Amino acid sequence: MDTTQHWLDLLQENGCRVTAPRRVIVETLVNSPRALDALDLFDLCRQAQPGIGLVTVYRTLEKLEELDLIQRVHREDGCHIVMKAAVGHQHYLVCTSCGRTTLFEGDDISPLIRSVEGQTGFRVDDHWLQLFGRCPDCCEKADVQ
Amino acid sequence: MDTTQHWLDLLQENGCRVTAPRRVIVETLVNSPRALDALDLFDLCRQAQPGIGLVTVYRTLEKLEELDLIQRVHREDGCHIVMKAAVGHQHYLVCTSCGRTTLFEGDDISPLIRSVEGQTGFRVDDHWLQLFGRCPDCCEKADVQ
DNA sequence: ATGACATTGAAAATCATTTTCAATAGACAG
DNA sequence: CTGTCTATTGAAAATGATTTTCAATGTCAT
Repeated sequence: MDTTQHWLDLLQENGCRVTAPRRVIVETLVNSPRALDALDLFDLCRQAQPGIGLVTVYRTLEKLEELDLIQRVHREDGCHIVMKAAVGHQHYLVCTSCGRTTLFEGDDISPLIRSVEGQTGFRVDDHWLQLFGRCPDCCEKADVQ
Repeated sequence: MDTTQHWLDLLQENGCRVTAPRRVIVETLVNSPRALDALDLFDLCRQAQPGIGLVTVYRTLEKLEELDLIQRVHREDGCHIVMKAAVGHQHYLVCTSCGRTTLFEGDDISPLIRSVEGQTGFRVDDHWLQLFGRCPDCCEKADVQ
């Protein structure tokens, strides 16, 4: 199935119009192997469609975040970058060297959650798990040097 | 042991001077039951020392973050709030209603990490885990209504 | 094709954070 | 305790990211 088209359909179902700039933005996000910030995305989109405005990028990101199609990714210096949203027990694994970001199928951490609920009296309803490291390519480069 | 004094000592050991504004900022952070952003912290500090400047708050936060005494906490809308740093296998548990933030002793997730390394070829060297929910007080309030 | 209205890009406005700067105050040597 | 060196201070200005405003344009249901 075509994820780009799926996202555009979802936008349309939620009262948005499908425009050329949005097509480019969605396609770029869907195909990116790493998390991007607004400016990264803007630069990439400009290659496909030079006239596009940074404002449109911000506005589209806002819509996609509302629909839970994209999600922020955390880094040491903040979390202004976004990526295709994780679903179910998926979580992000981020290469701290090149930024490549992949999703991995994580454990079910509900036993941990139940234990924390018991310890603290909190009622836990969401969690955030992310791993950082070096991707195979960056490991190799580091070993060669 | 007095955590505030410990933090001030660490600042001093790292070439910083211990000043009245810093004392107030450190004390406020150490004693806060919830994560704070720069402005929250500024407002709290002003109650103890009206003349304090927002710039000083930013500068002190920078130093404390360098020394790993404080750490950013993630929320849906970003991660501009900070809290006493987690150590070892500790992680944050954040009340989404009142903001109260506590540390819990988490599982050792190294089995998961090793499994992910096997699946992906990444070399994982850091992780980030956070739980969100409602603290006992906020659960109670919700139940009463 | 038409009309209603969401969307666009440019410019201006806003907001958080950082830099600049002259005055002040902490730490240390004597 | 005094003086010196230099880190730190708060105010103002500068920066950088994000949001708002606005008139023109493009999308889509009819």
